[in-house]
Amino acid sequence: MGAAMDNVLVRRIGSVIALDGAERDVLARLTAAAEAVPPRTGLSDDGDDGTGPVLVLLEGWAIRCRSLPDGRRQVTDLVLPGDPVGLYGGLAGRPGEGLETLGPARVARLDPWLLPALLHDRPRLALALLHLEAVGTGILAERLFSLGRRTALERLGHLLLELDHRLERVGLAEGGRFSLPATQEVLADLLGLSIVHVNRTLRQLREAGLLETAGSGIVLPDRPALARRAQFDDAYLHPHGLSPAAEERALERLRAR
Amino acid sequence: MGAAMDNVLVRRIGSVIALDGAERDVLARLTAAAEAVPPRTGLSDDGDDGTGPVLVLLEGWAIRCRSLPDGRRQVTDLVLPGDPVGLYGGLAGRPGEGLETLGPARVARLDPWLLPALLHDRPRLALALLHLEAVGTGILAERLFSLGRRTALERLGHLLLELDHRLERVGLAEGGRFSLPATQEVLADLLGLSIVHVNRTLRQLREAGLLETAGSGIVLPDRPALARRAQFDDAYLHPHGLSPAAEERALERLRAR
DNA sequence: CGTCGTGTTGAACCTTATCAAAATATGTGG
DNA sequence: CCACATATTTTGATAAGGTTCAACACGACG
Repeated sequence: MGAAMDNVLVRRIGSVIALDGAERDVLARLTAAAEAVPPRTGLSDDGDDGTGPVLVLLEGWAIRCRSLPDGRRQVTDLVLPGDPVGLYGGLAGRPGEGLETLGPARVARLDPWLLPALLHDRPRLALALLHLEAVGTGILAERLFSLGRRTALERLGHLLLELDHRLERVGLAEGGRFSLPATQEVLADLLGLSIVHVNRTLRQLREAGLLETAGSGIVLPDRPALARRAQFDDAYLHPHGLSPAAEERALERLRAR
Repeated sequence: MGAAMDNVLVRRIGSVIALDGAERDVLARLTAAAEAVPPRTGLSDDGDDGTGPVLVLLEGWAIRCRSLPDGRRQVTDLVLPGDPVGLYGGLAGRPGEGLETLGPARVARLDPWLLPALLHDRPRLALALLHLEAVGTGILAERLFSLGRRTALERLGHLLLELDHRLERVGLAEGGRFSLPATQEVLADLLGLSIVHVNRTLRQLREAGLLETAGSGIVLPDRPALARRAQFDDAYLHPHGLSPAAEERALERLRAR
């Protein structure tokens, strides 16, 4: 059980629903066969039989990105430890979208058809995975908002607060302190800004006393103030959908069949 | 069967997998109880028991959007006829995200727990629905790319071509002609531009001979040229994931349990 | 010790936003 | 069916936020 508690996937899913011992074991076993991945390595184009991989990131960070022939690049998603990637990879491996590690990482490869099987054997876990996927879509939509309607400073502040929340959930951030292993170029491609402007905006945040940096170390000394400045509302990270009552109802329906 | 053929949901899902008669019937029955919705009506905040609605748009257009207290608004998604909305609504009703009809619409309300039940009874339909959801996420990611890295003209051209493709799939566009029942304000909020600039950019497209407009009528006289100008590649709309072979394998696994 | 990736800063430029106002639909009540 | 009010489209002038180009600093690494 100690081992299961240390598993990031267990922590991630455990932040959504309460897990019992058997469920922790299933998750721990799923991610037992982890494999080390070197920095800046692509992970997407190596599906065994064209179905594409389904992965869980256990350590390190990764990005999802698309590029244009003329060099323009957009990072569409940051993948953090404990995040499952491409849950429906086998159903729609998004073409042109690459998955790439930022630093050294550890990854577990899952059966692409895990979800249907899990819905049968462990419906609570399957529902939790669908929940995670829905939260991911919400994060994507919120980033769309940032790129469409927020200023550079708001975008950056919003991102930092989002990361703080997401990392805290898996025990990788505490009191507004965490490590951000991404270059300013990655941040620029994530936020739709130029590298230069990311740099200036970071300085602005520092001068406003809302950010401290030391290498890859990040400190947010006054999160409420930053949230006000960046129009950040964490509601989109904690959807209310999976209430115990609703969950129980869903499971009833499944069993009734 | 004639009735089933006329059903937009049947056409939409039929563009993903080949449907047999029984499956068409199931889909037709699911969307039989349609309800008329007036223009500019919100559809999101009326979940029966907090689980939120799961809808299929049968006629008319709708938008998904989020707003900030200061009035800034971002349209995160355009919902077209045949598109299911909030497939996991019961799992994660994205808070702060409203669904609103543009013109008069017809909508079918579904059981929020349709998906698990369908996975058991009609796994092929369930897989197709998951596929649709994945395509939707791909569209979201592509729009993120637009807002982050494309110019106003590219964004608009890209959107028009995307709509042409999506509408053609359900028989609502032909030869680059379709109806776009959205004001320039909606387009602006969708593309992260100001109304004024949307207007100017539309003029630019018209002057370049890439667009003709007449009221809500849209004509794209030279789609290849527009695609070149807007860096449009339709691959993201036709993911390769659901090959007949992969589908068969998935179904085998489901049955084996 | 030189090279490469990353971070940092300045100055000129440009795309797009904002403000303002007119022209054209669209709708509504009498 | 008209007259009015309202929403939408269109155009001009000005300003801001962000990009681009250029140069330099710094540390890691062979």
